[in-house]
Amino acid sequence: MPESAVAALLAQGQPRADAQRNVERLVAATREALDELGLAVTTRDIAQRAGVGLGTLYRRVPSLDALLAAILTDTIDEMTDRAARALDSPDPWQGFAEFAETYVQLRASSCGLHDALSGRGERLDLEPRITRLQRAVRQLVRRAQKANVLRADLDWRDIPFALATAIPPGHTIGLVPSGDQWRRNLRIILDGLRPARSLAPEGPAEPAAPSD
Amino acid sequence: MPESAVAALLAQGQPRADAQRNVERLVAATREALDELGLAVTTRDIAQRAGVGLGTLYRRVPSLDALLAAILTDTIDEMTDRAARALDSPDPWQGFAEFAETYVQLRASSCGLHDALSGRGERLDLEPRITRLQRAVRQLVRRAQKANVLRADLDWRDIPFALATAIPPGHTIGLVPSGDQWRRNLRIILDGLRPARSLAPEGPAEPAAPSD
DNA sequence: CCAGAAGCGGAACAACATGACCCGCTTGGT
DNA sequence: ACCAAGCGGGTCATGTTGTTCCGCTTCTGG
Repeated sequence: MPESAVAALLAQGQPRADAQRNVERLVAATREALDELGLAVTTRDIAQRAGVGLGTLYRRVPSLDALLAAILTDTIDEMTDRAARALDSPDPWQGFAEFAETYVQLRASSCGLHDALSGRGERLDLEPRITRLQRAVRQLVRRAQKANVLRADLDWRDIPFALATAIPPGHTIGLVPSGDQWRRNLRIILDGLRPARSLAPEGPAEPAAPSD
Repeated sequence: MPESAVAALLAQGQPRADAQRNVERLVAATREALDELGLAVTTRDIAQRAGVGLGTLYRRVPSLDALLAAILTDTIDEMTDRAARALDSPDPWQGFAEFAETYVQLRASSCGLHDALSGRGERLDLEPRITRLQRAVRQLVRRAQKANVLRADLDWRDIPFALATAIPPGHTIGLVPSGDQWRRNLRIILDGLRPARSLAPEGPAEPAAPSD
């Protein structure tokens, strides 16, 4: 019973044992390559990592984009699940902070997911899945804001942006980010997101856009 | 007296008046294209924007990379000047915050600069200029930390990263950033960078790496 | 006003990248 | 041991991009 998009894509009768093994390798290799290279992966990257030829790749997969879309759909859906589960946490801040960390960690650890959520995967038609995620996050943010554990002087949409930016865009000023740079960025951002800030006297920025 | 890299690159005897006009258009077009398209600009982008042919471009410019490098060198140097000037501000926080805004604004308004500072411009050999900028920023950060107006529990290097991340990486979760999204992100980040935070009880992240 | 040097546009070239296909050989499973 | 299913990777078609070239046009000094 193909629950996942990947399983659905690769549904097949009774392939030979070696063929099955290759498909699994291929999927694993694609995930890896997607993590490292983002949406710029090529068929050759994948085939090489999987240790198979291009012919093998195209035997089971209709096209590169279909494969990428299937994998990313599953990844995004998993993140949506996490957001939904965070809503079960009784403490609104804890639920939010928990998800924030998951969200940033997942994005930071997969360039492919980062690209997709940054709107660079238009050709893959992921919008419906992204919209579901968006709704879940909005609920989480709104709940925390209503409980007054998250700044309410910002539009809810500013929060996903703030979180997303925890991922370093590459080097900076000649400095190379360490693998957990996102963690320290997130710490700063979460601190900045708590309400009742009385500091930052002459900072820039005015209140955000109208809500919803 | 060519003070700027661009002027040096384009130094020439006494070009015909129309040729001079074209060179100016070309430089302006390159700046524009670099802002919008980042380091992915092509010669055709530039020529088209300038309203000239490719031949005209190559008449005065040895190569695309040389042109990009010259323009970015000037831009980075200007930013270094701003950092140096911020050191003149008597108030350490004000100097820092002032520069932070300039820094983020410039980066947000030019994809080319953003790319270069994110380490994507290796082929252009900008490291020496970036190193100068890095030194100026370090001074600014250190001064603010010593004055206890900026969290001292972070390595100074974390601060440029935190600032750089104010620039949205594109869309997020299907949301499209407005042109001044960076301003709201920066606000959150600057708030998170003030010292004496007593909030964020159960947040993740441990203290940063050893300094220097 | 005119000759000729300076300049121009953009077609053409070479190098490369990339998605997709095909076909002769190999191999698993009965 | 047989043979269909499967495989590898050479090959093709296409698109992109930096750069050059050359026939025509436009300035400008006298």
